[in-house]
Amino acid sequence: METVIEAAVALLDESGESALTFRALAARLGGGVGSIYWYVSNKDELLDRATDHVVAGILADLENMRDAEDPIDNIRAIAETVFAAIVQRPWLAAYFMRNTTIQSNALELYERIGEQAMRLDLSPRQAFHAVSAVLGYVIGVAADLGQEPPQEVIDGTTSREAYLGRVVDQWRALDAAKYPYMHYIVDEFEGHDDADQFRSGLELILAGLRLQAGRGEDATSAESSRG
Amino acid sequence: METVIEAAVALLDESGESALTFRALAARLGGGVGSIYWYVSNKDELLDRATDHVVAGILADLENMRDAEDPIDNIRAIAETVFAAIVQRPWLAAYFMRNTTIQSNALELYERIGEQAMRLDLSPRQAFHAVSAVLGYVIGVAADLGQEPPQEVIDGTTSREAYLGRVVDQWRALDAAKYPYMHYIVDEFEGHDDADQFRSGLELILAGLRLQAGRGEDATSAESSRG
DNA sequence: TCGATCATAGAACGCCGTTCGATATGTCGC
DNA sequence: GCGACATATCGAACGGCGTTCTATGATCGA
Repeated sequence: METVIEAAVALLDESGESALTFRALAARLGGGVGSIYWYVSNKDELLDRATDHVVAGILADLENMRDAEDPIDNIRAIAETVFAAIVQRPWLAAYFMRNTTIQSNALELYERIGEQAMRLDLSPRQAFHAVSAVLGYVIGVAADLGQEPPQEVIDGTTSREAYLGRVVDQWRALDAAKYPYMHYIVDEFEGHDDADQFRSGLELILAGLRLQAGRGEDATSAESSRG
Repeated sequence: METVIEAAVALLDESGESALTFRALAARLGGGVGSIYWYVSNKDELLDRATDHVVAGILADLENMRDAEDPIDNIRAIAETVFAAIVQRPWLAAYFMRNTTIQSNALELYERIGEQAMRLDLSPRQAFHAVSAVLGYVIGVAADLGQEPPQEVIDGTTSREAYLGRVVDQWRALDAAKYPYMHYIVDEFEGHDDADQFRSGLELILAGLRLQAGRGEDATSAESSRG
């Protein structure tokens, strides 16, 4: 059983999502396709279990992280750990938190972040929303950044740099009057680092969270901070 | 051509992602599978074009929205419009912004948000990161919330409420000492509204953004707001 | 009327997830 | 030692998928 999902994870890591087929997995295990169905009733379940397996690893990493005094520092550290894990295994994002019944470790992760949120004296609703926001952001951005590059990059026809260069050229060719923003940021995009991009957005959320901390429920709705 | 992608969108809207097959699409159009390949070289391209088609509709909606004085109010309004569109069509999230070459309207959407970000006197880097964060969050959360419910809910064996009820029961059964956060928020989860959840997280980002507005580049790194 | 181009159609291919019945491999009560 | 029964393995077969290919209609300027 453990063997099966470890082989599945290995396949996903080595050759991506499309490489995980029952036939390929059976071949790797030196057995028949039918055998896999003894341990797993479904491909969905296989993926859920594979995901939960690596989330367990993430949790173990978090275990070795010692608590900072500031809860927000802790949330930041957890978020960055999760993000790094997804970047390393882009297939994770799509299955993360899809099924908390099977993925018990996902629930554990919620708890870890939530406990830090509670230390900020947030109301239940605020805490719930805060954790959802952080994890939603982490997974969303990671999924976006970790998506499979276009075919031409995969097969080596074009380097990643050349591909990004083409996109940049396309943007620079846009009408500057119609697309002031695109021209404003194109240089930034050209030399951008995915991890920086992620961290900056995370800081926005954390800054918002700090404003909310310990202000009590009714000061919470950001409506009150408008205008 | 237009007919083809409109039929594809209709299929996706009516019966979800798995219902869009070349055979089903051909049947709906009253033709053969081969014909579709005349207009589209690929299923990926079909999905990209379908996505771009509905993003065009979103942009049209934004067109009818009149500008507020506060750029952040505008960003909020755009984000909520996009979110609502994805909730209505869960399949959108997965393909959004996958290919800006074909999806020229996605680029347009970037521009719309970016122009508001520029009005906040952000540096190019800040503006770039802000737009990425907002869209990453919107798509990430929408994808999460919009994911296909489990099979039992789809086929009507279990109602959505009963399913959520079971999850809630599972959470309540957790050891309160080990899972203080889960118990803290379970009531909130039970009666939660997806749109509220989304909005709350968005406000965190917007609050962070407002702090950044007009403070110049070096005040930007949230490092400086730590501790 | 005749090529050339545009457009359609569906059989065929290879791969996929999944099902199923046949078949070993232990592990008991007796 | 032996039948009985759960545990585990296997690969052929099924239906559905994306995609390719070849054959066939339409349309129309020359």
